[in-house]
Amino acid sequence: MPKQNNVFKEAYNRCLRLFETMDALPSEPELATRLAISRTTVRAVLKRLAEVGVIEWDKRRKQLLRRPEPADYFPDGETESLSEIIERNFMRRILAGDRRAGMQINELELARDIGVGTSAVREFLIRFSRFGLIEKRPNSHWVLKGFTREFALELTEVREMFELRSAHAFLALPAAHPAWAELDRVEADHRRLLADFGRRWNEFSELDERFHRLVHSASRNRFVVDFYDVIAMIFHYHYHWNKTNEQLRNRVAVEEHLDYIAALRSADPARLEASCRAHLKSARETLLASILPEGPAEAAAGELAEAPAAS
Amino acid sequence: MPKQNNVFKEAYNRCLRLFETMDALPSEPELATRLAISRTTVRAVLKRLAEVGVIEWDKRRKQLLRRPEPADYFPDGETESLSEIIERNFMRRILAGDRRAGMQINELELARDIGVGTSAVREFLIRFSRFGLIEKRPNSHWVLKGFTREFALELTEVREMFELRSAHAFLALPAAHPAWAELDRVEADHRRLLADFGRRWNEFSELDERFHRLVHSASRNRFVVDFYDVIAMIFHYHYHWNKTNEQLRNRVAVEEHLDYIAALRSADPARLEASCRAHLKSARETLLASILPEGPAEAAAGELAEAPAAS
DNA sequence: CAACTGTTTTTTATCGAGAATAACTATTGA
DNA sequence: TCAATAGTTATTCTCGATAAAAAACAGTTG
Repeated sequence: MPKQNNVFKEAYNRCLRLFETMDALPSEPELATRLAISRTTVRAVLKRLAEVGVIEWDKRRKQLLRRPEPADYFPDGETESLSEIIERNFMRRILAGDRRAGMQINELELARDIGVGTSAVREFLIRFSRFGLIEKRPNSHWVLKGFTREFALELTEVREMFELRSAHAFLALPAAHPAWAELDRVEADHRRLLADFGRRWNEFSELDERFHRLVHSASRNRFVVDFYDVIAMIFHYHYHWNKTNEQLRNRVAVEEHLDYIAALRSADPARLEASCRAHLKSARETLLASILPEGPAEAAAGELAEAPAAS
Repeated sequence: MPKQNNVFKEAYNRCLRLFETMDALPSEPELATRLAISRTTVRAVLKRLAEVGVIEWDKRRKQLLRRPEPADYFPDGETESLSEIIERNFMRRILAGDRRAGMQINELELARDIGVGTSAVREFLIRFSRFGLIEKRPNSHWVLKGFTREFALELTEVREMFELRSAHAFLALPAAHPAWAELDRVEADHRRLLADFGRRWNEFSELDERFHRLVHSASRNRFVVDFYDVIAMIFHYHYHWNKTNEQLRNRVAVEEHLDYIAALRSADPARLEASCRAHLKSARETLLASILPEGPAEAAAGELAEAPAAS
C-alpha cells in the first residue's frame, strides 16, 4: 500500500470548508494556490465533489449545488499525514509512557506498533534526532536519552541566550518593519484572549508560539529561528499532557507577554532585559516542574545502556 | 544490489594490518572489541582470511600461515560508507560546482548521478537539512539555500555566542576535570605541529576541530556541542577546497590557539574574552573571504525559486 | 493572447524484500 | 563449570517497485 492519499483528503476537507461560505467557485489554479496543493490534486478534489453532488463541474463552468454537510467530510484520522501519526505515537511513548532514559528504540517494533513501514519510522527518527532526545548508534539501535531535567536545562539555557539576543535585535528593527505590525496583532490577540479567558484560555499555546517565533525572527538568523522548533515541539507536548495548574500558568504567561511586548515598545534595553528574563525564568520553572524527579536508578539504566555499545 | 559490505571490507583491512605485527591470534570477542564491530562480522572476516590462506581456522584453533601482503587488502575506495559518498558528492556540487542559491534539488537525479538508491539520498538530505543549507518543500523538492555570505554570518554569530560561553564555562571546571589534561595534550600537539610546521601544517585542520570541540564540551550542553557539527562540516569542506594562503592562515590560527589556551589557563576572564574574540574574528574573516561575492543576480534567482513553491 | 482546462511526464512518499550486521541462545571442551 | 565457540534469530540498511502528488506540457476558450 504505497502512499496514503491524505493530501487529497485533507485538501478535500479544506475545500468543503471553503465552499461553506463561498458562492462563486474559483478557477483550478486559484484553488491550488489557496489550498497550497498542486492542480492535479485540485482536479481530483473537484472530480470527487462533482461525483458526490456538491458541485456541478463542466470545464470552466463550476456551480455549487448544495452547501457541504458534516457527513461530506473525511474523518479526521484519515487526513493526518504519516509523519504526524508517527510523531504523535512516538511522543506519547516517550513523554507519557515508559520513558526510561537509556532505553533502546527499535525501528521495526515501532513500525509494527504504529502500523507503518520501517522507512517512514527511520526517516522520522532521523528528523527527530535534531531535537537531542535520541541518538543513533550506527548500524545498530537508537538510544533514548530521555526528557530529563538535564535536557530541559540545556534547552532553556540556549533558549534564553537566543531569545535575549533576538529581543534586543527586535528593538533595532526600523519602525516600518512588518514585525511591528505583527506585534500589534499579537498584542491585540492577547487582550482578546484575556477578555474571555475563562472560556478561551486553552488557545494560549498557539498564541505563545506565534509571539515567541515573532521575537526570534528578529534575529535574522536561521539557526536561532530553527532552534525554536525544538522549543515548540517540547512545549507543544508539554501543554498537551501536563494539565496541572494549566489555566493559572497560562494566565500568568499572558500577563508576562503583555509586559514583554510593552518592554519591546519602550525601546529601553534595560527594561526589555528585565521583562524578557522574568518571562523566560517562569517558563523554565514551569517546564522543570513538569519533569518527574529522577532517582539514581535512572542514571544506572543510562550507564547500562552505554556499555554494550562499545562491544 | 542491497547494501554494500563496506563495514566488512574495512574491518578486513584493519584486521590484516593488525596481523602484520601479531603472532598469537586473539579470540573472536576480543577481535570484535579491537575492531569495534560485531562478532558476526569478525567471523565473516576470519572465514575469508582462511579461504585466502592467510590463516588456518578450525574452531578455536587459529594460526597465522603467512604475513598479509598489499594485494590482500581491499581497495581503499570501497571502504567508504554510503553516506560519506553521498555527502562528498553533494558537497562538491554545492560548494564547488553549480551552487546557485534557490536551485531545486532533485532526489532522483542525485541518486542516479551518484549511483545509489533514492532512500539513501533522502535520508542524507534529511540529516543534512539541520545544517541550514537546504530546506524541504513538503511533498515536493528540496531548495538549496546556498553557501552564501548570509549563511556564513549566521553561522559565525551563533558560533561566537556558543564558544564564548563555553570558554568561560571552561574556566570554571575543577582542576581535576579531565578536560584540563586533554588541554595539555592539545597544547603539546600544537607545539609539536609548530616545530615541524613546514611539513605538517596540513594536519592543523584536525587539531583545530579537536581543540574547539574540547572547548565546546565545557558547556555541558548538547545543543552547543551538537552545533559544532555544523561548524566542523563547513570548515572541513572549506579547508578541503579553499587553498589560498592556506599555510599562512593555519600558522596564524595555531598561534591564536596557543594564546587562547594560555588565556584559559590564566583564569582571567577578561584575558580569555579578548583572546577568544580575536581568534573567532579571524576565523570568521577567513571563512567570509572564501565566499565569492554575490551579485544581485543571485538574489533574483532566490526570489524566482520562491515563487513556484506556493503553487 | 492570457488565463484556463486537459493530458502526459516526472518526482515524491511509502512499502516490502533481501543482504549485511547485531543480538541472542545453545553447545563444547579444557 | 565456564569461557570461548557455534548456531539461530532479529534488526538495520539499502534497493526497487508502485500509487499519490507535483510539475511540465499541450491544447482551448472567452
